[in-house]
Amino acid sequence: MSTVNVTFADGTVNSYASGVSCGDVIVDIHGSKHSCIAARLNGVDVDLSRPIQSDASIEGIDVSSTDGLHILRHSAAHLLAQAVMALYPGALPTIGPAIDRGFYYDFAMDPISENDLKTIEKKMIELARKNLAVSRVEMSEAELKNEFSYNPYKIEIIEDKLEAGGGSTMYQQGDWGDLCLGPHVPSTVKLQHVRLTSVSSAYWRGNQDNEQLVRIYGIVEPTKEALQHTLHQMEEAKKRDHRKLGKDLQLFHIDEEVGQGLILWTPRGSIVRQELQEFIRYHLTRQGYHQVFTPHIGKLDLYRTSGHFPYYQESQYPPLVERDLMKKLSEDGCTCGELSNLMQTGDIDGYMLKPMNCPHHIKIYASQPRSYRDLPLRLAEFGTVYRWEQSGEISGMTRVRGFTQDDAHLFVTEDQLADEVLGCIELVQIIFEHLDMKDYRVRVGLRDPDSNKYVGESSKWDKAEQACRNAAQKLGVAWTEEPGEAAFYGPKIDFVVKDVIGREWQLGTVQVDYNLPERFELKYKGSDGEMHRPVMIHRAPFGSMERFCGVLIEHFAGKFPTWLTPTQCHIITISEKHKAYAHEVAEELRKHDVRVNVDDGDDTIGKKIRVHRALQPAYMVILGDGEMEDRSVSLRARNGDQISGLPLDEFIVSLTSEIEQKIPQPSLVPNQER
RNA sequence: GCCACUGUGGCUUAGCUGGUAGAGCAUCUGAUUCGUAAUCAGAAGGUCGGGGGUUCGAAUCCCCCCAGUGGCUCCA
Repeated sequence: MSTVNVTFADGTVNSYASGVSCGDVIVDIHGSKHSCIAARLNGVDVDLSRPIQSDASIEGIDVSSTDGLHILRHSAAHLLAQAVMALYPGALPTIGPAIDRGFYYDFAMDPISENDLKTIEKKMIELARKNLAVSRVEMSEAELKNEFSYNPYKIEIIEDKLEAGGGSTMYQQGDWGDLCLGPHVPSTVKLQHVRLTSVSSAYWRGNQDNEQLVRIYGIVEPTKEALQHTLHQMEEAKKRDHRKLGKDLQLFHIDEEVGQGLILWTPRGSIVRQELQEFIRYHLTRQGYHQVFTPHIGKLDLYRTSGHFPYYQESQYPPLVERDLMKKLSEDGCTCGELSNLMQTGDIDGYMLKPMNCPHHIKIYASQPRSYRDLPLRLAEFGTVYRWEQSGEISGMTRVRGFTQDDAHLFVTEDQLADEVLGCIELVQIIFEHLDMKDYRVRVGLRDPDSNKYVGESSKWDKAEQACRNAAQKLGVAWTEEPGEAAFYGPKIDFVVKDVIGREWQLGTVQVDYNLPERFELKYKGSDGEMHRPVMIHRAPFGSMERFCGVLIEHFAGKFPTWLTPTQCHIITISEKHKAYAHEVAEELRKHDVRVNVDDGDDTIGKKIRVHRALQPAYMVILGDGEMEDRSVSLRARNGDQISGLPLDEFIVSLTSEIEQKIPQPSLVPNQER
């Protein structure tokens, strides 16, 4: 009998009979109670049942490792398909991958509702408990086609993915087999801790023109405890949702009658926004930006020149047409379609809500002759723009139809480009640091080498792309190059922040643009006496105030740092006797620009604390006999910790300094945790 | 825009298979003046998202709109 030498991760080499399974070898390494669900054989992930025929290296893939969870989730998707097939005989499974938080599977079937998930989940658990072995079957293309002849989707995948003549594998568990490369768990029993979370729809192969499929989402964990933990985390995440907190903390309101995706900033929310704007304005001034203001609308011709109209027509609010023209058109019986045609051809004019600020800023640049001595010219504005997002896409503050960008446009020479890009990036970093935002990544969007949709000379692109890379490099955080992610007019750097639910939001962006200077024929006189074309940089470190505040609410779970807290101190009296002192303290704090709320009502102290806690002030200031006597205050922090007898003067000094320095969380009461 | 689900006073919510709305918190009015997560009593507040239909009768059934949620598609 021949033998094989197997090398373990720690370098040990052991001999086994040829054909020994990976699973047996892993039992040898880790003992029979190991928690591996697959193996890595010569660097390739395989099933535990895979036999070893020649010398190899091996390591176990633990179920709770990233790769292990991925396999577990993928296997759970198969189990889901098996359950659905058992319950809905007419259903056709299509694809079912593992995703970040779980798995899904798409089926061509009649729509089902969330109520049906319980039934399917029960079936899954029932099948899991049957301890069905999951086996890998190698098949030729002809065999696969025969096996899946009932399912045109699988046939399409076979024809698409398989090399002509090459076979693939099927994974069989009980009476259900699925086209798949694997690897998978050895038995369905590993998949008992599963929960189906939602049902929705998706298009076949992600294409809107294709038929809609029923997509079922689920999560799976190796143990009951892990599943409970994950479910608990999902609950916690929901509590942080900015849409819920926005209501609880009275930060913003969206009104049906005002319109979808249009944010009404309430007084408390406006404070957060205002503070952020002041903060950024301060840094902009220091970096040599000029503040400008521009109107919310502009003529259609402006956007014809910029290229935003009619190219982006679907994602804009319809144009505003002058009254007389509107009347005439309606009298002539002009249809909407005809109207739209007339606008496109430029036969009639009107105004548009601005979808972006650049054309307006460009016109400020072009309003006077520029020389190289004027550059870089940096124009900044908190500019409100309007975009017609699809109704199904609108959500809270993070996806809206009207929003204010912390926008700026830099007009620079080729030579200044690299430095200016870097300057923009540094600003973003200052902001993120002050807000204690660490969970973000940087994406450098480059040209797709195979596409010719880009404008501008390739030598300039090379230079600009290099400038973006260099800038990202200097940041010292994780960054990736993403070919094909560039705008058609230039490369860009995006800041992508992760929210508590794990969704990623693009916030800040820095984009290099060769296109608009060309379209608007911008010029400056160089030191050589010749006219040159400037390069533009678009940048918005927060992205939009709406989205940024939305993400920020979740980031802080509504517990803002003191400088951003809408009402920083809530003063609470113990009884009527302390009313006068309470107002005196409030006055004193207001003199130092502290935002104060006084509750001198006749509720009990316990009740008041309960009520005020909901609004998450940085501090509750409790005032009673003791405090009144020695002109002190007692503080209660958000977590319930408290200190008493702090002299009023001392309190004011510490508090104002905490605000001034923008300390990322309240710090006046010891041992606080956020 | 597409699919599924949801929509009851400011907020949270009860209301089974149709008989014409109940509660808690908040609000207001009294009483209470109280040391760190709900003091007591009373009052006011809803044409049940909007419109149409079926029915003797609709918050409950049907249709159309509007809005929200989860996804898909999209995101200059």
